[in-house]
Amino acid sequence: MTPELFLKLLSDPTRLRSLLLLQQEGELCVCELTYALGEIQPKISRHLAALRDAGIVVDRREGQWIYYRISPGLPAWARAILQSLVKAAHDAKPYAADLDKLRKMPRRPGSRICA
Amino acid sequence: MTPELFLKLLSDPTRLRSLLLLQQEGELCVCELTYALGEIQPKISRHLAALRDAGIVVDRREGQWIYYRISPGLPAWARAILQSLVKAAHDAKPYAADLDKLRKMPRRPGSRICA
DNA sequence: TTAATATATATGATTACCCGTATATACGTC
DNA sequence: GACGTATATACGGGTAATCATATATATTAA
Repeated sequence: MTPELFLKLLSDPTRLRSLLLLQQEGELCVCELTYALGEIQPKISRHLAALRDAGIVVDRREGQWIYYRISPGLPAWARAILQSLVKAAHDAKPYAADLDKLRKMPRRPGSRICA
Repeated sequence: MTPELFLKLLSDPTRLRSLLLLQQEGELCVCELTYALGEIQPKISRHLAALRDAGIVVDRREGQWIYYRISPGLPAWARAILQSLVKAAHDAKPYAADLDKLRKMPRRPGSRICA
């Protein structure tokens, strides 16, 4: 994981918003991210695939759902950057609203593992 | 300064390398960055202008040289990210080599203000 | 004022990125 | 097997970012 690749991937709003939710919620499936961000499913899947290919997130299948989480192998400097971004996002749109919307999602799939 | 804009600007290698040098050296003129990165001058100027327009760096004229430094008004979370990146860059190419090359630059213009 | 150096910007071309739609795959249920 | 849900990928098309070259501006020195 190079700084260049990491920042390139963080520079897209959809990927950034997704990562910030994952950083705060631990593990989320595609449909949760789709709902929280208000984007169409192929768009979310495409961006998650890019993050997975780069090793920033890992995925796990559970039944028909696929759960994503921040990769446990992510370097310390990258984790630190995500933490800084969580702070920056705490009272900024659209990040705060994303978290709100996620937590109010009806019929959320069950499993929850918080890092 | 939004996280989105900040990351977008950091996502270009030339801007990232420039910012990491500025973060470590305090203040540099265009010709120093041009030399250290081994890039042509218009390319460096163009990217510095983008960083200045976004408020990430500020510039100052001294004679025929224009010195750039990280903006003193940069939010804490953004400064923290730059610090994390300095750590990541310490033993990674091309960042370590950039710093080396800068410090070995002959006939470097005089003024030095370290933050 | 002419020349030299340092920096900035304009221009056109190329490339890279992101998008929505359509479709494919995988799982669960009947 | 057929159907519904969840997710992934393929395909063009449109937009935005980056580039190198050429040129403009500003400063200093002669």
